[in-house]
Formats: sequence, C-alpha cells, structure tokens
Amino acid sequence: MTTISAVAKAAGVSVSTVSHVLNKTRYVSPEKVKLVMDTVEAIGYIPNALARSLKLSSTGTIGLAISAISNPYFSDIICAIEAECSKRGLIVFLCDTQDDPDRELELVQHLHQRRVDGIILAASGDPKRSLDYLIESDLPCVLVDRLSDSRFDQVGTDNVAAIRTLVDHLVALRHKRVGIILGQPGFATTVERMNAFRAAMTEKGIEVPDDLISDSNNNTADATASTHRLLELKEPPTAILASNNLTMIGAMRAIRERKLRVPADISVLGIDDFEWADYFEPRLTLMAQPCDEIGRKAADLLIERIGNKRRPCQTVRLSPVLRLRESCGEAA
Amino acid sequence: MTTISAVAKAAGVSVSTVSHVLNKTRYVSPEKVKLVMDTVEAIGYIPNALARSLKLSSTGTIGLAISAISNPYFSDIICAIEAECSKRGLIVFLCDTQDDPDRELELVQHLHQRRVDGIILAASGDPKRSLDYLIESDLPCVLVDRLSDSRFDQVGTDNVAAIRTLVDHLVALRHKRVGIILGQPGFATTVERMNAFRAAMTEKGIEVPDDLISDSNNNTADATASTHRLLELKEPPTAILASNNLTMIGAMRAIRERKLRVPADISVLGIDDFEWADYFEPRLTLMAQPCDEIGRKAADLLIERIGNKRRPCQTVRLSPVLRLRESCGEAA
DNA sequence: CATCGAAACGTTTGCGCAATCGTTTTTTTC
DNA sequence: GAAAAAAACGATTGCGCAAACGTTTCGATG
Repeated sequence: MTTISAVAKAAGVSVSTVSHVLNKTRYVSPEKVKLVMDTVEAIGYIPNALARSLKLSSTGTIGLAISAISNPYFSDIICAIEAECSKRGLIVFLCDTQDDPDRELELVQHLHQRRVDGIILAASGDPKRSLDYLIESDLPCVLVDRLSDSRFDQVGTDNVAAIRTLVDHLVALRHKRVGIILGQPGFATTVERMNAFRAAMTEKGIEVPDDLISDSNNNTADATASTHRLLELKEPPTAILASNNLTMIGAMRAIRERKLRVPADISVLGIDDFEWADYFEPRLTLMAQPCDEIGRKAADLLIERIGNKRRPCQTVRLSPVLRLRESCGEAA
Repeated sequence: MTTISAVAKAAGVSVSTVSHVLNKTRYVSPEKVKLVMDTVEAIGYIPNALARSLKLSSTGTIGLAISAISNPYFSDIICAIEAECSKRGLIVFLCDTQDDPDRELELVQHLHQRRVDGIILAASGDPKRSLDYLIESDLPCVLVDRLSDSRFDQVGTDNVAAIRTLVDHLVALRHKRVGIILGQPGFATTVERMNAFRAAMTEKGIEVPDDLISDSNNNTADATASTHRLLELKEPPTAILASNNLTMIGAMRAIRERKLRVPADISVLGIDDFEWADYFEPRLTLMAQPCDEIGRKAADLLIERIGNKRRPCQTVRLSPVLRLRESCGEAA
C-alpha cells in the first residue's frame, strides 16, 4: 500500500507539501502542485482515511442503528439519510438492533469505538441503557420514529394528527365501533397512537371499549391473530384501523381468511402507505408517513449537533398525508 | 477521550499490559487482569478502533455499494448481508450508487480510502471502470444480482430457471402471445431474462415478435407506458410477464388504467415476490428470488475471499421459488 | 547594501494502538 | 547452590497522516 511519504519521495518533495497539496491547506507553487498530482496519479496513491481520522479525531462517519432495517418504512428513512449524508461527504454505518435492548447497547458502543461522529437511532422498546450511555459519552445522537427522550434531538411523524385524520374519516362514515391493531408494546409510537385514538374517539363522543384495542402485535402473525379475535367479538367492529404497515398486512390476512369483503363487509384503514396501494384491491385508505422528510431532517439535525454539541434539543413532528382510497364504506 | 496509556497510568501498569489484557494476546496474572479491567470500567475507557485498524491494517469493515437501496429486493439482500456480517463481528458501510457509473466509481474509491476489508457491489449498468479499479487495487469484492464479470465472485438468482418456470406455466395455460416488460438496459439481469425468455419460448415452438419485448424500463412509469404500448397492439398479448418488482407495479398500473380484469381479461405474472401478495387482488403469480440466501452467500464469499485473495472465483446461481397464485388464466 | 518580511517549502511530532524486543524476577534442575 | 529456564511484565517503535514549527530564498525597503 502506498503512503504519503512514498509520494513525497517519488516526487522529490516533503510529505507536508504532498499533504498540503492534497488537502489544499496552504499555498504550494503551481509547478509542485502539478508534480505532486502527477505522482499521485502515477503510483496510484489512495490516502488512508484511518490515519487521517486518527490525527483529526473526526471520521466523517455516522452510525445508523435501526430496530428493523427490512421494514419498508425504515428502508425509506435509511435511504433518505444515506442520500443526505452522502451529499455532505459523510458515510453511514448500518446496523440492525433487531429491537433487542442488549444488542442495541452493544451496537452503540461498537459505533463509539469506531469513533463515529454521531448516531441516528430508532430506539428499541427499552432503550434506557443505550440512551444513558449516549448521554454519558457525549456522543451526538438523534432519535427517529420512536421519540422517547427529550435529552435528544428527535424526528418523527405527528401521530396525533395521523390518528385524528383517520378517525375523522371513519366518524364521517358513521362508524362507532372501531377496532385498532397497535404495534409492539413499549414503543413510543404504539403508546402515542393508542392515546391519540382514545382521545380522538372520545372527542367525537364515542366510547372505546378495551376489547377493541389490541396492542402487543410484534409481527404480522400477531396482528392476524388479533384481528381474528376482534372479528369474533359478539359485537364486532365495523372498521379496523391498522397502526402500521406490518399490522396492516396481518389484518388483511385475517380479513381474507374470513372471506370478508372490503369495504362491503368491513372498513379498513391505517398508517403507512404502500407504493402499490393504488393498483391492488382493496385500495387501502392510508396515512403516508413522510419518510423522506424524516430521514433528511434527522441527518440535518445530527450534522447540526455535531457542529454544536451545546445547542438545545429539538423535537420535530412532521405531518403525515392522507391517501384517500376506497377501503372504507358507510357503517351499517 | 481516554486512551490506553491513561488506563495504564491509572492502573500503574504498562501500556503493553493493558493492550494484552484487552486483546488476550499474552498471559497476564489474574490480579493484574482484574486491576486493568476495573480501571477500564472506572474511567470508562473505550478503545479507539481507528488506531487499532491503522496498526493492524485491517478494519473489520465491509462496503456495500448498491444500485438502489430503496428497492425492497435490495433491502432484503442488505438486511441479510448485515445480519451475516454482524454475526462475524464485521460492520457495514452502506452506499447507494443510484445506478450512476461515475458515482459508483467514486464510492468504490471512497470505500477504498476508508480501507474496507472488502466490497459487495450491485453493479450499475456500465460498471467497467469500477470493476477495473477493484481488480487493480486488489480489493476483495463480490458482485450481487447483476453478474457480469467472472474476475469476481458473484451471487445471484438463476434467471434462466425463473423465466423458464414462468413460461412453462403460461404455455400450460395455452398462452402464445406473451409480452415481457424488462428492466433497465445494460443490466446483466435484463439481458439474461430477455435471452432466457426467447430461449424458453422458442423451445416451446412459439415465435416471439420483437414488439412484444419491451426493455428500457428504468422505473415504474416507464413500465406503465410500455405496458400501454403492448396493450394497444393490433394483436395484444394475452399475458404479461413483468421481469421485476418495479416493472410489475408499473404494469399493474397500466392494466388498472385500462380497467382490465386479471386474469379474466389478461394474465399477469413476474419475478420478485411481495409480502402482501397473498392478501390483495389480483393475487399475483410470482417467482420469489432467494434474497436471504443471496445476501448470506455474498457475505460468506466475501469473507472467504478476504481470507484468501488467490482463491479461484465462483459464480453462484440460487434457485427462485414459484409462488403460484391466481393471476393467470387460460388463453382465449 | 544591510534588514526585514513574505513566499515557499521541509522537519518533526504525536494521534492511539499492537506487538517486538528487552528486562527482571522466580522457579527448576542437577 | 549455581546455571538454566520459565514466568511476568515494561520500554519502544512504527502504522500513515496533519499541522505546528522551522528553514531557506528572494524581493522590497529605507
């Protein structure tokens, strides 16, 4: 592997001249610049970013610790973050915490060892240890999706608005018995969406019996089971609200298994849009989360914070967008 | 930031003892081990992986340069690669080349600067410069999905088998006029699938007129336009084969815009499965690519190659799986 | 024409670590 | 009890680089 001093020797100049030419950190005569550049080209020199980072104590690297990178919602966020970072010359370490708090802490520490300039974290259900560690080690961090700690910058969807819009839509169609399929317990999003649902319904003067609220759905299979349970009630719901993309897939499976027609037999709607939702039946009415914006904003905030660790923290709630389709009808 | 010598000073031992305790690289008496470990804990020492890598000239890092990380197909592969690497203590740099050969080369060089131990690349349409660079710099690399250069280890789907299975299915249903919506020209996958289609049809004694073959679909919108063109033919196809997930979405859009029923008016099938495909209409018959296996195998091969740069290259074709649903009917 | 200052470049150090080489102390052996 | 061997640890170097500090050269100035 060639080094800067190999270049210096080959060009007959000092290492500092080569360094300054490459980094444009001080004036070097045009002839020497050309000489150095030609030599770099000739011997195929590639700077060693490790040595550079060690010296500068800054790596131009950020860590992305996401609870489930295969979820399309997070995929979109990851994509936006990568794009934004790439634009700023940063590069991203991608890690999947698999929603495991132990693993999450390990990964955060691992990223710290690698001296990332900052971390973007989609926290697990029990993130306390990881978050405390981040605070103690003074590592810049922004939280995405699950917003649970005001000691950090945070970016997510305005869940209250999302749920309220959906409830408004249902109530306008005279639905009173609405079942909700929530996500994993412990997640800030689950709690927020549940509370927002209760609040929105109460506001409309509609009571929400506990048996229409189903949380603890950690995957599509759980959501399918929960939906079956809802539909077996003496007084089953006339509409089902799926609180994210996974629970929606699970709910639709149950509905299909029961050979129910949407929206004739039951209305369905939820949070998270699908790219194909316009072209397949039933065409689901959904609230699209602004994944691009979330990712971009998260990267922005992190870069700001890396620049100024003492800036006060912000919590940013971005607005979801209603995609009104045909999966909800009038209540019987 | 604490260093190894701060630990040494605080513990009253030498830096080499601390180093050896942390890396278990030579015997140290139990008392000193405990002393060192306690001191590490007490002052919150976190090793600097940069300095370690600089010394060892190995980073435990691999680069992932993917042509479109938001595509669910690649998301799944990325997820599998990350999981496999994580298991082996490696960490992944994620980059999106956006199918741009210039950008691809830049990213490869950038990853090289950061001294990744190896690269997994989903090559762009014109990857020659990047690939030549990788060969010249002797950087371990494995190609995924688009297999175009036997100088590298390669992992992808058996596209011939995928297309043949689909064609068999269509021919069994007496289809003779089959339109195919191919992906971006230049991609190895596009070429392979086109040739496999021609071969499979010819084998069945069916002629394939050029106007039923539509390539140059770089996104869903192009695929929609191409599908419209196919359906406007004097003798339109009785079946449409979409060669990947993006073209499928585009094709379905066109079919919906024309208010055609699947499979009553037209049969549809393609490559790439969707998680929701069982629960929405039309329920598409698809060939699922083995994304998990591809990702895992790619990581395996890369790690092997990092261990032995002179090992001969392998090209691995993994078998796709037919998900037979109801989007194809008998030809009129 | 001595002096000063600026222009252009070189020498060297230290970032934090692994591991080579070296030293001291203890144990074994005959 | 002296020599050899083993056990346990320490001092130092070099990985490749940025940049602080130092040196040389040359034109400008009074």
